[in-house]
Amino acid sequence: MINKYDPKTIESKWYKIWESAGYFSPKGRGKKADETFCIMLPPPNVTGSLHMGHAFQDTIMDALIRYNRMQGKKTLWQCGTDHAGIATQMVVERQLLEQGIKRTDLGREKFLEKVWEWKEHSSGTIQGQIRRLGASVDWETERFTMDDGLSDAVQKQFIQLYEEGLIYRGKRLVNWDPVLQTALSDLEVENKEEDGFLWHLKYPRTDGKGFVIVATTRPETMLGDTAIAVHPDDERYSDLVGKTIDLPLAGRKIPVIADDYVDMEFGTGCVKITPAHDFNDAEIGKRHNLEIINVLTDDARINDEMPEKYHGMDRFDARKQIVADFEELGLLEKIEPHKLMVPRGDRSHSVVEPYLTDQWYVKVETMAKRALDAVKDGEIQFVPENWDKTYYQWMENIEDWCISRQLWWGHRVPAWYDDEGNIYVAEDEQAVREKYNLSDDLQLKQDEDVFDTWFSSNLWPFSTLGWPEQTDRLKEFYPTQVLVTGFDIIFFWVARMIMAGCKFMDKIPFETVYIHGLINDSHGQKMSKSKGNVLDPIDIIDGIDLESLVKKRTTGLMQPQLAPKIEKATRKEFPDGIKPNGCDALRFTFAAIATNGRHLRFDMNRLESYRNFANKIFNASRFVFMNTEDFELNSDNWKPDSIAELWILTRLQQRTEEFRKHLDGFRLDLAAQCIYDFIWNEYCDWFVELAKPLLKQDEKTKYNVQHSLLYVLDQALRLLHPLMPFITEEIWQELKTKLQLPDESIMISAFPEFDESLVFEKAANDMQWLQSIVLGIRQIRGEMNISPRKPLSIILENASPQDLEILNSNEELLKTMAVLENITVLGNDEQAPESAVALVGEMKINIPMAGLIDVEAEITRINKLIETANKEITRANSKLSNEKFVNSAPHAVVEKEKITLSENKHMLKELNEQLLKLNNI
RNA sequence: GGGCUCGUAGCUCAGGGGGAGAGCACCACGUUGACAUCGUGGGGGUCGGCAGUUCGAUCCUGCCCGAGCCCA
Repeated sequence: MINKYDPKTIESKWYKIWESAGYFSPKGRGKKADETFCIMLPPPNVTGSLHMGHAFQDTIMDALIRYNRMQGKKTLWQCGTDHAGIATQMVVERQLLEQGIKRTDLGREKFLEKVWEWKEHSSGTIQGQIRRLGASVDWETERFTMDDGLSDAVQKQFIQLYEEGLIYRGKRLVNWDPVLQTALSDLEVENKEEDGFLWHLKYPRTDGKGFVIVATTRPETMLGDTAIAVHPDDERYSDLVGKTIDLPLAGRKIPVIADDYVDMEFGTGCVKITPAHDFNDAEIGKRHNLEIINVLTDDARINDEMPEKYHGMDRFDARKQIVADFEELGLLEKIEPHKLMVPRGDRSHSVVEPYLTDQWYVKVETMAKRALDAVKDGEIQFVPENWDKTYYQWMENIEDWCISRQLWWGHRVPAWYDDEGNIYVAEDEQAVREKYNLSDDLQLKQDEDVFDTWFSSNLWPFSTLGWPEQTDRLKEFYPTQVLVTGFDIIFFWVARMIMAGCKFMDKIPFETVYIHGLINDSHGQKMSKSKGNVLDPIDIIDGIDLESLVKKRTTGLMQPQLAPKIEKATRKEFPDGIKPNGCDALRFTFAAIATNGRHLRFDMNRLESYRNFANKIFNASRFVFMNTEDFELNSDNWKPDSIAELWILTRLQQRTEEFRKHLDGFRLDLAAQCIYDFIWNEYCDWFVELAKPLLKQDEKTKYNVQHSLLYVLDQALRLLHPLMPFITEEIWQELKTKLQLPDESIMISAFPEFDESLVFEKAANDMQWLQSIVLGIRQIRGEMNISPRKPLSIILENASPQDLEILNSNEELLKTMAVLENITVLGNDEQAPESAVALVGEMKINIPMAGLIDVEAEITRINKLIETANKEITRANSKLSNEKFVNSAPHAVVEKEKITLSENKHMLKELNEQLLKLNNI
């Protein structure tokens, strides 16, 4: 073992060893060999590299996977990547644009070649990162959503749903992204409140009796108005319904209709209806059989059907022009500032237009019902469970899903059209001709569009296992056990996987959905390139100098003007860059911050404390190995009997039980805290310290303690392994030799189980007593500024026979822990000299003051203790004097109060006596 | 408008009907000894506010204030 903790040295070698030994592929061992455990990695997008959120999520999954694998279950972590249609196409288009090349210059085929090249590059980066994170995924079965098999699955899904009448093609309003020029599903549109205006426009009545005034946030759409609507109960306009209006600029007459959708209170109570450009208006249009007039082109310019003046004008220019024209005609009533909800595409951030196009839709109602029941009936459980309400709310109001996208990168819609527009659906053109009995000379053209990415990733839990083939893997691992994901994709992905699983597999895809929070920076800000606060998990592992970090954060910005601000903030937050922390520290930090909260802050201070933890483990292990060089295993000789050993073994059992409970409940934060406390505050602070004197005792004790040191370390490392795989393996390999352990690697060793036979209640209690004495003495040292190294003499007063018994068998331990040179017991008639005093139960520990202790300081200290005791007495007294409390509180609680009271009374008495003595000096 | 989450020490967060916790930060003392990436001790909180339920509320319920998210 190297003699200084260096994560780089440790972490560089183990992953390769594990991988080549085949530990990542599913193999059961022992009594749980027939049980399977499977997690599907949410496939990262091939848009670049993994960010902190991925690293966090991978840590959680790897912890669960390693924990279950160590239990002997046949464990599969299925990995792979997602083609991420729009996102990836955008990345590649942007790169080409930097060379001055447009997608359309290349043509579909050439462009797709470029995207495939990029895909190879990106998935290579991602694979490297996953390895660096120590994630034990099964590489042998890695998949990509556009692999042949997975593409077959998508086709199968489409064809089956089409044949069952659950997919239809329809001309409907969709969310149209005019920059990307594709349809988007509802989920890909973000509605945000923005500042805008409300334009009040005057439309002349055809009968010449004045005007009606309509208020609109999008004046340019007036060219497509096909009605004016008022509320049927609105008396102001009752004479108008059924008459017509002269629509300005367009030169058309449009009817006035009555519809109770109209809000009488809003604006003038008159609403312009534009069925081609507003979802609500489209509904009204349907009800009243209104004409639908589209005013826009695919790129959101005014189309050629409109008055010539506006042809080709961008929608926002047209808005200005139309307002100006109204003003010129004297038809502009007023303009008011107005806050409105603006829909923007989640990728391009351009304003989305409701736009009339032909698209493919999935009728989701029946599938949604089934998926809803799966959660309501408890077949699938959300953790934390509150998330089921979010799921219900969306599922109960679900709308049909628009699955076609006007992109090139993705699964092409397997539909063909003839010249008359008939639709044929099958795997390929040949299959179409056979299936529909078409003659070879009939011209067929395949649909140009591709599917929404989620229309393939919804199949991920079974397509990766071989579906539509009925493979053994599918039978073995479906349904999977846990899905680990963020709350931001419950609708996009989780809900759709449940629908698809129930539909195509007739079984739920996973039993538990563990929803974790999202990783923010230390100020609680979302990490994003444009904010310049992103951290690369690999930089945290390897470290990065300040200049490189600044460069990384400020290059390739969408808004280069932000660079100076980002640079300044980065230099302030990381004046020395980031030092190498290692993967183990990063993973442990992720585990420790994985609380039930929604927003998790990644804090470098926290990281540092866990790197120190790794260092602590390393050094404690060094101590163990340095002191077990002469150790030769003979299990028959191991009969631990010191209270130190019996205590640590007992604590180990309790911690094991606790740790497992936390992991079983997906509380990685509590699990991390639990093992941290055990290793640092119990094993290192107490057991290793107690072992020091014991190792100097007789050979038998020495052997026992050596064995106990090794055994408890072995068990602790196994507990910790799912969170810190590298350092635990490194140290464990040495333990393996010492303890002659049969397993080749800690990652396939048995996970610790609670063992009743290693629980020693009495020793644990005795140990507590010993600890109280040590702490009492340390307290006096600390407050009296007596050096921790200075050996003290103590005199025990009022010691009971039991006290003396424990004392006799542990005198050396006590002397070492409290740094004592002498322990004497006060006889019955003797008087203790002037002393500082600590109380442990009935027993009084006197530290003679001669030359050591400042009387004034001791008086202050005693007074403080008296104050505390008094407070406790008052509190306990008031409770116990309350009859209702004594009668209705549980017996144990009342007893506890009584004990508290008598203990504190005793303490108070002793302290007062002590105070008296001190005052008399 | 509907749904959800949060408010606990200077900071970040656990906890949970009966003694207020951790890490970091802070103060004091300490370095031949596994570890100064450390050890020992200490200070610090009317658990957002008000009311209710209860023998007892930081915890349960209601209302209010403040922060945030999702849906319409």
